[in-house]
Amino acid sequence: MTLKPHPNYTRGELVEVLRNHGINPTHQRIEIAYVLFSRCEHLSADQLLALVNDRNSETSKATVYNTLNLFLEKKLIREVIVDPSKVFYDPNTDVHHHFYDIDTGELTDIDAADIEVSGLPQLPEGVVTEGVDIIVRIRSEQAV
Amino acid sequence: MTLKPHPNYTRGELVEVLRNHGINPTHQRIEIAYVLFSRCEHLSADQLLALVNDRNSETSKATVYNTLNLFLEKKLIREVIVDPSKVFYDPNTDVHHHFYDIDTGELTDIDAADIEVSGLPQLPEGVVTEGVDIIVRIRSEQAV
DNA sequence: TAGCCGAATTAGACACAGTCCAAGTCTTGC
DNA sequence: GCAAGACTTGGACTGTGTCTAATTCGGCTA
Repeated sequence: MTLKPHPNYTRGELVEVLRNHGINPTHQRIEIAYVLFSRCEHLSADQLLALVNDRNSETSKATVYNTLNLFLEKKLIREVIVDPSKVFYDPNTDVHHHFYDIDTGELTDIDAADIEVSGLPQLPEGVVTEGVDIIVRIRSEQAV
Repeated sequence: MTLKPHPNYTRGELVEVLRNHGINPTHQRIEIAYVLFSRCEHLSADQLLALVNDRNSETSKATVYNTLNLFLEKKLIREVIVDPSKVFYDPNTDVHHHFYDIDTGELTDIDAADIEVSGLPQLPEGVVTEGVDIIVRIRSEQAV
């Protein structure tokens, strides 16, 4: 079972998914998973921290970072590196790419289904691809 | 005239290129341009700071950051955002892409000449592309 | 050559994302 | 209930990058 972001996960569903990914489902981890998967957005660690504490119990900064890194390691989420000042976390782990609006900082998914990249050179010997990220940087026309 | 990284720029050549890009060629800016363009590498701000001060006069951190941002703005260099903790600066402003080795942090150019991306969705209304970055994340096979 | 003025540079304080650590608190198995 | 391990926590810490106020530089005029 793969987790897809959508508005209303039950606690039970989240617990099951965490378990399936080899993650011990603690209160804080469930809270964080809930916030991540209940909204179809790309969140930064500090946004997440604010949202989690807004909704419920006190969760510390350290735990948020620990948990995000655990989720990353277990491939429950992806990180998106487009902004030099902070990392965004993406609950959608399907292969896909991003529009990044330079002016607003907004990040939008691009479905990878129709995209084809041709002409990539061969990889060096003994090296393996971890992933291909395509970032289309955009800006509002008048804002030049 | 476009600047291409290669080992031995003369001071005069650098001064000319800075002027052509609307940049007042001061000592520090020439030093920084020299270090950037004399090596075919992607450098971070702190690496650059070390190299500049190694070679010659004292240049402050603030000046290095100011100058890099000025060079960026004047399109003399590009920034490459692949590592969450720091930005790399790329003296090659031709359209091209990157291999990023997750294990070593090494960044390698991919010539864009042969690459074609098809199937990108249409841009939203009133929005304009600033650039398309493709990052192929790689790692050494045994290191998994 | 002296003197002026705007531009560039500087040191150091600061902001902020993210990590580390040692102490405390839950869980779980027995 | 208890012990052991796993998880969480606050707060100190690190490193990148920015800001600011003061100084210095460089080019211009006379």
